[in-house]
Amino acid sequence: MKSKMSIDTLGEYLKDNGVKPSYQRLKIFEYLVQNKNHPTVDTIHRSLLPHIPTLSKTTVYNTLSLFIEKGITQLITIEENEGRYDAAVASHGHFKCLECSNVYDFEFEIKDSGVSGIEGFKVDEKHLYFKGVCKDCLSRK
Amino acid sequence: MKSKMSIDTLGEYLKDNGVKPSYQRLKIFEYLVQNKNHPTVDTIHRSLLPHIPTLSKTTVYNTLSLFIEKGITQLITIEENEGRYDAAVASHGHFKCLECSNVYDFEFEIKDSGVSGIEGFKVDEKHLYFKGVCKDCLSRK
DNA sequence: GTATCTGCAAAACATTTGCAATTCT
DNA sequence: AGAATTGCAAATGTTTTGCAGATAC
Repeated sequence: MKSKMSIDTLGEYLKDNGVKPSYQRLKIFEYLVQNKNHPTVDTIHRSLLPHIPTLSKTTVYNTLSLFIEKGITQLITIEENEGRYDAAVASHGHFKCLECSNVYDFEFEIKDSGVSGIEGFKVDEKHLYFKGVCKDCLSRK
Repeated sequence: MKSKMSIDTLGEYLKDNGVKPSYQRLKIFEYLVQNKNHPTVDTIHRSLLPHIPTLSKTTVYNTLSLFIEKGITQLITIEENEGRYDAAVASHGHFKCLECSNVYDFEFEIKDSGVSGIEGFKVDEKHLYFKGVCKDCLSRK
């Protein structure tokens, strides 16, 4: 999912995935696609409220659940007590900087030979999150 | 941390890590060591209540925070809204079976060459959780 | 006009905090 | 007694649920 995408194209994308593109849904999905900073429900709601003054958090919750159900959004869990959402596609890892709190994406590859203890298990999802200090915060010292 | 360990030994272990071994703390730590099923606060509380009828959830929360602060327990986050605790030591991954909900530990090794996008970052913690179907549930079909 | 979608208000949970009672030495 | 620990009750914060009103086709 590219960041630059017209509302019309987003609407088509939603339809293709079985989501009727209401105004709220379009705006929420547009936000997810344009803001790859893994927002929380609250962040999304606060950001959209100026544009959609009647938007309720319930609708944000409903909409995100729907997106997840349709497979176009992913819920990532780094800390407890803060769900974060991601207009998901390919599997990728998340790096949280302990200084600036930013969450960065990264690509990973894990070979079967690098894992032991769950031989014979069927693995459907691989989630990785790392924590540490990002390059920017390191260079600021 | 071995599963078979006398209360006395556990007490020594707590002391060695700067935790005064009160009865509640001993029992909570003993539970963690003996039940490697990554319990939630509620699970721990429910399990110990028959033995310690006055035990409050606040104490379970306080105690686990203390354990984490002292580095003898680890908080793992697989789903949002359910903290799970682990008498932690070496870094290991967690596999959650989507059928039986059990959480299994596994060992992993990730080579730097298998990761791209966070070059130059300082990585302090690597968390992995996989989801899928465990061997037992697979063979039951 | 009937289905669906939205959003308010209340409920349900998990976690934290303030403080008083209890325990330990 | 003095310090640390425990636990009740209330506060906080997030997510879910029930339902009535609004919107869309």
